[in-house]
Parts: sequence; structure tokens; C-alpha cells
Amino acid sequence: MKSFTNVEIARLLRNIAGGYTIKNESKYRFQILAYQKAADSIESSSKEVKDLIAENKLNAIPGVGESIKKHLLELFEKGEVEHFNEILKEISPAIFPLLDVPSFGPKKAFKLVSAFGLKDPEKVIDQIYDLAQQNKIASLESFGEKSQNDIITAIDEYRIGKTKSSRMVLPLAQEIGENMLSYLKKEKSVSEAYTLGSLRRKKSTIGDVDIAVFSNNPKRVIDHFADYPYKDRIIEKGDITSSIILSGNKQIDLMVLNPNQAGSLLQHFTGSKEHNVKLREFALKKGYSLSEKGIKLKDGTLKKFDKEKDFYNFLGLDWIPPEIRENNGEIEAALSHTLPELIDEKDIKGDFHIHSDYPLDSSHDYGKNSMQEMIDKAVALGYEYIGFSEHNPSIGNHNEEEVYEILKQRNNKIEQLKKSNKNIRIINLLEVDILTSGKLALSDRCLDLLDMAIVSIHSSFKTYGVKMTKRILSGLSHKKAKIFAHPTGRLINQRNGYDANWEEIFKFIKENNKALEINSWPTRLDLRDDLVFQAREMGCKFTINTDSHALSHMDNMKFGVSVAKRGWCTKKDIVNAMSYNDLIHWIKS
DNA sequence: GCCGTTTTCGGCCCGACTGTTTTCAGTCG
Repeated sequence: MKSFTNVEIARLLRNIAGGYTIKNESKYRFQILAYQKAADSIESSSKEVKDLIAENKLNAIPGVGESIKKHLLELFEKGEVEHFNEILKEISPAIFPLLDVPSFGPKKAFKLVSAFGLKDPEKVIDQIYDLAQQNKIASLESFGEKSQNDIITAIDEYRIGKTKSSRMVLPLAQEIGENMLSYLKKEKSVSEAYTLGSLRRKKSTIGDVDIAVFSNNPKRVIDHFADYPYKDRIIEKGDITSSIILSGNKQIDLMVLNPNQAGSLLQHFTGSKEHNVKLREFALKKGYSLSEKGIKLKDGTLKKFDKEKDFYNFLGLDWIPPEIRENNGEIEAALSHTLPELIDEKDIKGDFHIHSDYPLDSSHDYGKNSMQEMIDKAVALGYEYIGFSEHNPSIGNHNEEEVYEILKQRNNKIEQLKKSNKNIRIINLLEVDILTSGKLALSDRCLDLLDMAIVSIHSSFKTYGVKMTKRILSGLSHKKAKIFAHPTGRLINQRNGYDANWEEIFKFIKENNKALEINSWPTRLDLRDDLVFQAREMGCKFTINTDSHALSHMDNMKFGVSVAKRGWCTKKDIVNAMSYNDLIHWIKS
């Protein structure tokens, strides 16, 4: 039995699609689509194919049917697939590394590899680069001077891009987008401008920043855009779209249309791709053809929409919130008028994960502000309650008695604050480590000093799956442990989350009336949106917390709310959308 | 090769841009 990661499998399936494209694109048109769809689907799946095979649930992945399923089983059994070998038999393996280079597709890669008889996948990119520099590509049929130079540029960029993580965290993408919007609005003909794409859908990481502008003079807007002073390079510049690269390799894509087509452009450019494809297939069955321009009716006339809501309504659908446009059933729900009423920032009544500067001699980090300062900020945010949850005192530096004394002192402090702050309720928490043994870092009588505990993993992240699951469940089994903080431990662009059996953990959380944290810190956003979706379906509750270590961090709540929205959460799924009285009831449950 | 509230057969999203073709192929989102 061999094993492959989802990323490896997706790559293999894309290579098969590439192989079919080279063999005969028109003949295998739909096989190519099917393999690409299966590859996308497997790559973005929250479950590993390896596990799905073990559970005999491979069909659960959309786009994987009987045939591809059979091939994948063969792959895991033998390490290779006869059918795949047959397809790739006469195709040089040197093709495939080139597909990672921007502007290279199967056809172009095949032409070049064939023309020069290249065979070595390890060397092929360097070889093509050298051939371009030696002016040997321009003379090939369907190539020329310009495309030869473009190959050099593309490989240069590929080499830079390879050494760094290319996706941005949300706040950075938002800043880049906002800066561009204010620049664009300086052009007189711009009536409105919006950031769209994954930024509007509030994905945790953003590839390119997509922007739509409504103007009666697209050409002027495109020229203005391409003149952006902070650009590194113009990738393309047409009549209504243009793309530029900023320093740091950040790409911005622009599309400009008349204001009377705003509705369809907003819809189109917000995506996701999967949502749009599904929506267009749905419309096609009704005899409509959708595009950014509008809706083409059966008689060929184009109906234009200036409001996005009208665009959806015309198709018989309710307007769909951008955060859930991922083809996860939202189109079906919009059709049957059963879309969820998603949680909103204004529904949030408190924040449980706040680190003040209160000195309790922890081995982890402190906050920068006093409890009183953070209370004042919570009041300013309109919260009904706030929970303090500093890290537990270091158990390496203190014995149990000393820890107990430190916490008693802290309780006195919190009691004082309750008396002097009648306009907000204060919840007494701590963030308590789940040790490698599965025990909590505090004794029972220490934990009894608290209203409840947030528990989390802060050590030995590499613990293997089954052991990690046991460790987590053991930590969560204490009656005071109500919230499981930053559950996967991931740090975006820095560290993958640890491996655990999430289904088992979610089941435990649900059955024992506990909550999963959605951590709003922009490089955490943990629990991830896809796991939030899964956990909510299983009936879990969540708390959206900021994990603030300073006053300004308390404004990050919106990022966590976005994750909850992307997981289809409504008010009733979120513990800190409860009133204080309901909250107390939940804490004691 | 996948898939189903018109279907287990007969469909399968849509358009922009570039470079090389003088009418389109390839790539991208």
C-alpha cells in the first residue's frame, strides 16, 4: 500500500488532463474537464484521499466518479495506474514541470519540449530558459521575438515566486485593495469602484486583488490604472481589463464596465469560479447564458443589471452572501429560499480570549494593556461581557500552592473590577495548556477558581494523529474546559495545523456542550472555514474570539466573523452572540 | 469522465487578452 497527499494526487490528475490535451484536445474535451475538476476538488478537500479510501468514502468528493475512483484505488495499491501510463506513454515527462510556469499550458510546453527533444523534468525549465536566451525559440512556428522574451520573463517570475509564499493574509490584501480604490477614484470618469474576488468573499488568504470599476469611459480608467505609480510591471492591458504586478509580486486585476452592467460584473468578478460555473450551468437549463455583461436571453438579446440582487432574482434565486459563494449548496438554498441568515459583526456580544498585562508569571506571552483598558475598549465596542484569559502561570517555575495563590490574587483583582465596572459583565477565564500527557496544566482546585477555561495546544505540535486526538479529548474532558482555542494550531504561511481526527473531536464537542474557537487573528483564522462548515453541520457551537494581546487587536473580530460566515454560521451557532443570561446557563451546562 | 427537481443519456460556463495566425490558438480567471 503506497500513500499520496492530496496535492500530489491533484498534480497527477492535472497531468492526465494535460496528456489528454496534447493527444487530442477536441476528442477528449470532456475528459480533460473532468480530470481538472477532480483535481481542483481533491486539492481543496478538507479530508485526505488516504483517509477517504480507508473509510470507503472516495465518492464523497465531487467530481470523482466510478472511473477516477478505480484509478485512485489502483494508485494507492500499486503506486501507479496502468490507464495513466497508457495516456502518458508517448509524452515526454519534461512537459509537466513547465505547467507550473505562468503562461505555459500543455500545448506550448509540448511544442517546445518536442522541438528540442527535451526529456529531463529536472532540467527542462533551465533548458527552455537558455534556449530562449540563445534566440532559438523565436524562429519556431507559432512563436516569435515577443513570445520568446515573454518566456524569459515568465521563468524569471516563476523562479522568484517559488521561493516565497505567494498568498496574502486578509489585512494586507485589504490594504492593497483600499489603496488602489482611492487611486482609481481620482480618475473623474470612475463612478464606483469595489474590491471583489476572494477579498470580497473574505477567504483567509488572497492570491490576486480583483477590482471592478463602473465608468462610461473604460479606456481612460484602464490607462489611469496602468499608470499606477507603485506598479512593477503591466501584465496585460486591453479595452476593458488590465492586470499589473506591484513590487513584492502582488497582482491586481481590473475590469471596467458601464454602470448599467454593475450587477452582472459584481456577480461575475466576485466568483468563486466554482460558484459561477454552477450558476451558469443552472441558468443554461433555463435557456439563459450568463456573463459579466449580463444575461443573454433565448432570443439573443442581452438583459443588463445595475444591481447584483436583481441579477440573482431574475434567475429565481435569493441574493447570496459573497462569503458562501463556493458551490457548497448555496445555489440550491437560494432557489428554495432557505439560505441561512449569517452571523454578523453586530451580533457579537463579547470576546472571551483577551490577554491583559496582569502578571501571573506565565511561560507564554502577556498582553500589552491593563484589564481596565481592555474593559473600556470592550465597552466602546458595545459588548455585554468580556472574558480575561491570560495564559496559566508557569508550572515549571511554581509548585501547585504558589499557582493557587497567584490565581487567588487575580480573582481578587477581577472581583474589584466587577465592582467598579457595572456597565459590562466580566468572565473569569484562563487559557490553559493541554500538556502532552493530555492533562491540563492546572489542578482541579485552581480550575475551580475560574468561571471556565479555554484550553489549547502550545507544545509538541508534531504529535501524530491518533495520539493528538487522544490528547485533545483528554484535555477537553475536564468540566471547566469549555472552549477549545485555535483548534488546528495552524499559522498561515508558517505552519500547517497538526493532524487529528476532527470528526471525533467535533462529535465530542457537540455531545458535551463545549465550543470550538474561531480565532480572529489574521494569520490563524483557526478553526478553518471548511472545518467550521463541517463542525456546524455536526451541531457544534463556536466562540469567535480575537486572542487580543493589545487594544487594537480587539478590532480583529471582523475577520473571525468572516470565517464563521464562510462556515454558514448563524447567530444560534455562536456562543458569544448569546445574551449574558444564556451564556451563564451555557457555561454551567 | 461526471452527473441528474426536465435527464441513467446527452449534455457539459463564458469571455478577455496576447501574439501569431490574416481569422485563430492558447492561456487565464
